[in-house]
Amino acid sequence: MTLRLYNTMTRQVEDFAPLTPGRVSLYTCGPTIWNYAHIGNFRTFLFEDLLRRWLEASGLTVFHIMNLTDVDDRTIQAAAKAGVTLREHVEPYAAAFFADRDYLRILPAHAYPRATQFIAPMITLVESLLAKGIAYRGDDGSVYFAIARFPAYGRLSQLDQRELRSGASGRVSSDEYAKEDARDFVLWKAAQPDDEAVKAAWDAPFGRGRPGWHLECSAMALDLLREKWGGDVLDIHCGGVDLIFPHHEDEIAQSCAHTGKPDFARVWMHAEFLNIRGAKMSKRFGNITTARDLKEDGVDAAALRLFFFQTHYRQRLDLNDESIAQAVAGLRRLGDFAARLEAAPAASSGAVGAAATAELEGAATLLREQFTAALDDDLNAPRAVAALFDFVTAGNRALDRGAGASGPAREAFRWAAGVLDVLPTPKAADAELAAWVEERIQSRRAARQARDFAKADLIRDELAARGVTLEDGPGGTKWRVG
RNA sequence: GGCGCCGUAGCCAAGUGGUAAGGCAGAGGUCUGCAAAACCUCUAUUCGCGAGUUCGAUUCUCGCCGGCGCCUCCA
Repeated sequence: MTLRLYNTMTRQVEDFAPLTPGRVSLYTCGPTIWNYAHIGNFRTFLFEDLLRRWLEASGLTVFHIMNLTDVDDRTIQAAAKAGVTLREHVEPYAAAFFADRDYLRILPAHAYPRATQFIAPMITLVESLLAKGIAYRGDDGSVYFAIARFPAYGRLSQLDQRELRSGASGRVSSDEYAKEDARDFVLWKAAQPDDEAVKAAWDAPFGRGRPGWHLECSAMALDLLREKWGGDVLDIHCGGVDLIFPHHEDEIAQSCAHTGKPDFARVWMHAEFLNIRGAKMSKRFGNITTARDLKEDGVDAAALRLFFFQTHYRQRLDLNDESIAQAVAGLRRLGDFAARLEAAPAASSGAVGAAATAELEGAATLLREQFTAALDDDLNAPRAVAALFDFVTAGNRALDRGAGASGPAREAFRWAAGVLDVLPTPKAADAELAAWVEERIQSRRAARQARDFAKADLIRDELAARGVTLEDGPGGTKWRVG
């Protein structure tokens, strides 16, 4: 079985083979740091995190780039409104993004290029397109990409099969007189007073201005890829489904017109949207939930990862209190088992124990097979999670029968749980609480030994009132919060 | 108007032309002083509705009903 991925370009699941055997260039469109990224943004980033991890788990060397858009209409407007420079406005949100990323256990990309740090390559790209006659300067001083001069335009979003209704989304209101064709998109925007005010304007041979949104991804991806591996075609390019058109379509147009290659990326992957309480999450609707909101609510990031991975990335899903609660409950089962497996003796005793150990190792083999098959199949994380839970059930059964938690069993579970990274976050120790609980447990043990169960139960109720649950086992009494 | 997606048990959610994974919740049982956790058993003769293709459809086709996405700077 080899890795197969759904390619938006062909609308099919295809065998994945990197351009150069053994290594993969992965470009993922990152956040616009004009504000806090919301949990919907992070659904996409989490999908990309899993993709990255699975490529690496498959033995590939991944070069992962994620851009930060630090100059666009929104960042400029927000900075102007606040009366600060673009840089000043954006910096805290960049830091917040990295903090949220770490909370969600998303592996850091190898490069986080920012648009404003790649002005020179962007200017070079625009000049190249002007020289080829594919871009032109409009009456307003901006530079536009002439779609009519790039026949392949629309391949990704299958524009040839669509009848575009300009402005149908209700999000466009600008007059288009400066363009030759209403569908042309801007490469370089002539500087406006607000741009100057927030220091978001740069000199260029074709006029002072600032980059259009799509330009940065082409310039940064091509620049970094050339520097790193001398290439100009990405293996995989990802983003949210909303980026298919126009963002990725325009990236392809710019990049391919410039490089002359038929592809900008060989595989295009897009994550579906996350709804929040039944509605699309958007700052326009004021129903934003950020990662930090969930963190403040005490939601374990592992529960969120589990929640997202229990639905396929190309499937829409809804985040609400119920869905989080279900994920939290599932996470507890995984966490309990993980602790049990780690604590169990490595060796078993007797014939029954040996049989149980063999059973556990058989389950471990099955876990590896099913987990691999699931993720190889277009990153079918729900099936991978199911394989993990199947192992939990089989593992608990085997341990009940005295199995030894042998190396292969532990390693298989650590490996699978590690790829998804869905084991509970260790809770920060509350020494004061722990001391009190331990004292109560000692009192209860004394009461139980005296067979004074009324008193023992009273103590348990007392602990329960503070959220502490007890578990009496052969090795003594264990406790947990929640 | 154009392009496209979805509708599977109380909830979430995989899936396949051959008779329904997994999670949460629930019921009974084992274990336990009682619990908790764990384990066992049970919980959709059925996959929005209707018709068609087929030996056979949840899975393919058509229609309908119901939700929804995109259509120029939203992940």
